[in-house]
Amino acid sequence: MASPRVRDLLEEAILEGDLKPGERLRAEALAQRFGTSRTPIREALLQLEAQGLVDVEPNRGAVVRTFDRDDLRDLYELRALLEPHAAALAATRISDDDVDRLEALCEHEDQIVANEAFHGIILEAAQSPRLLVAMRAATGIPRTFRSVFWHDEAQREESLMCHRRLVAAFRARDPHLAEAVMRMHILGAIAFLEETWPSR
Amino acid sequence: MASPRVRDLLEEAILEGDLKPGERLRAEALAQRFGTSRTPIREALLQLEAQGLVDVEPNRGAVVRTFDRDDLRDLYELRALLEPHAAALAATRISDDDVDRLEALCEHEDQIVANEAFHGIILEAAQSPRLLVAMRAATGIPRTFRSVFWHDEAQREESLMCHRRLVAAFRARDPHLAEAVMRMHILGAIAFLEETWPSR
DNA sequence: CGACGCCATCTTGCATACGAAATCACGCTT
DNA sequence: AAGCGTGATTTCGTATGCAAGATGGCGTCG
Repeated sequence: MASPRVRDLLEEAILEGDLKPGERLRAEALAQRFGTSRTPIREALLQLEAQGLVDVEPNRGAVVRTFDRDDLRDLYELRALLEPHAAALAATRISDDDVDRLEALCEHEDQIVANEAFHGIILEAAQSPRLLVAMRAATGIPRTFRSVFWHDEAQREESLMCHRRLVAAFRARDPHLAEAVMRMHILGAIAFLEETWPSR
Repeated sequence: MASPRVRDLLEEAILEGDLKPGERLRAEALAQRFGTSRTPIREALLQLEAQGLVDVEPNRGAVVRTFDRDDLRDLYELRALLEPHAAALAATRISDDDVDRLEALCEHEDQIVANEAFHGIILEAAQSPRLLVAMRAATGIPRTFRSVFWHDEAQREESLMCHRRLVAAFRARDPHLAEAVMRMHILGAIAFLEETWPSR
């Protein structure tokens, strides 16, 4: 049911910042934009609502979710809870091929893309369908907000270091190490967030 | 958008076991059953998919999710991760009124309803929108599966004890205690699950 | 006897139409 | 001039039609 086409297009448009936070999403306009009718748009919006990317109110329409500092904190705290667990599960279940893939991603030039893929592989490797669904609530965030991290050299280095350490932990099939590294990785991001964006 | 009416009806039908796991959900049939058309049904199904209650495959329709032992374990492990965190957050944010409400629920006669309400209040009190969404991935489960717990006297007592202890922790505004009690509460449920349903 | 392929049927996915609710603008009242 | 009420317009929610894809049964072939 519901071919994922429109959903993915809409998601990309929001993540890419093409549709900005706070912007009202009129079904008719989106339908024209994507060359379809309102029906698939409505279905996509409902799915994205479950993902936390849009707010939808009955009889009033959809709006791109706005992100203030508290929202981001909330979101990253959830990640700090879920992803270390995912890493621990993945450590005992990940395939050698996937570890190779993770290692390769450490050398990838586009760090934003590499980072998304990196965390995605780990999540898949955890083989917990419920965890996968739950994490969707913590991944929906326009790239503009994430790109902050990649402008800071020290942050990039720390991130890369964590990723390499994670690869090592996976090779050693060490769930505790993987969990600890991932926790540091996410909590580090929160700390950086608090520093760069103190309390606006 | 999307009046919640049909969605809630459908959810209830699944939770109540009226629509059984594995059962195919044909849009037309459901539309007749609820006295509406296929459109709201489709939208409800997509929302319930995000909640993990139904499986939906493009062009092939929806099916009530089946739950085997591994699924339940996966689901409860996720709860064991999320709910203690929710309890810790709630401890510092919950209102006195809500604590009173929790205490009253401990005396409620219908323990299944009381239990759902109890955990719901705590989740709300945590005031973390993302956590709320994530938890939806861990609550979708027909009541038949839960009712197992309420047939065991010892389990009922332990559960009630945990709930009372949680109330005390909230009164004392003690996040660590609340978190620990909640963790025990959920992990206890997992252990009970493993005992009663060893490895079928 | 079993497997493959073809055709009839069913079900879904999308487009479109129509009634209902909300929004907006304008003029009126105070 | 500010606030309120009313009508026009916009936007949503639901129903329904139609085409594409999936399902299932039957006959044929190996």
